[in-house]
Amino acid sequence: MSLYTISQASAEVDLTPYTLRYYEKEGLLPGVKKDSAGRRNYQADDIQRIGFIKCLKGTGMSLKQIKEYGSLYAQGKKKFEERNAMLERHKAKILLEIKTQKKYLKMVEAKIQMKI
Amino acid sequence: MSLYTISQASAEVDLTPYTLRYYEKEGLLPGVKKDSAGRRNYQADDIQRIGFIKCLKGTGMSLKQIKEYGSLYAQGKKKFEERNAMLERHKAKILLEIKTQKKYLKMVEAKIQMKI
DNA sequence: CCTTGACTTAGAGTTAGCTATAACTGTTAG
DNA sequence: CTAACAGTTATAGCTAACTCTAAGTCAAGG
Repeated sequence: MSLYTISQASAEVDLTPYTLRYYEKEGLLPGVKKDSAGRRNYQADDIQRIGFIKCLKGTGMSLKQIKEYGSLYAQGKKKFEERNAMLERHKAKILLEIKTQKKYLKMVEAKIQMKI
Repeated sequence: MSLYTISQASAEVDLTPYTLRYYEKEGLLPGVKKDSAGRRNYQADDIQRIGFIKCLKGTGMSLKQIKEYGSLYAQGKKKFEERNAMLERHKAKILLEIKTQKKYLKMVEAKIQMKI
């Protein structure tokens, strides 16, 4: 399927229709097509974009920054460097976060081991 | 040093005095001693507890759940099973989170590799 | 034709977790 | 003695990210 209503897209990406409209209103997801009655028609490409938004958000990027990233993306290759630098910084942040999570995991395991 | 004023404790655990008072008010940190003038005197043990609160919070546990955990902890060994089960569930959650972060890391790396 | 149901919009309400303000009190340096 | 300072309380305000409501539109089935 290459066209999705909002409820189909919602099921596909596991976000509520409220959230999808909210993301669009906030400018995270520009250019979603609408049918003659004004209803959203999500395309495969939109589903991909939402997938990446979820990735960025799930790794702690704020909606504001995600919007900025999207804006750089929309400006094509003239903003390539800037956009990639942003992703590189974000990658470093994810690596640090994984490290922190591992440290915390050890702390929890130690607490479990205590048996007191 | 085994006694800390709120600002010293704040510096030690990297949380603002506002946050420390807030945690106490919310019942996450019961039993902090006060001097004759009513000022908080954090002890080494309190600093440890705050450290573990940060661990739980940093791995996505809500303040409400952290409070519950603390309450089980305060009830001693009669609640040991329940408390440990809670930590085991949380450990599973952290493991899953690390897995997810690694998946997202790969997605970001792939996007960087694209060079488009 | 009429109802049903999924959609639309604008805007209000909610929750978590702080963060700041106001008014006050006790300690300490000059 | 007093001014500055670090603390106190109660309560208000803030931000992010939704989440819901109200009022309305449109297409399809009976």
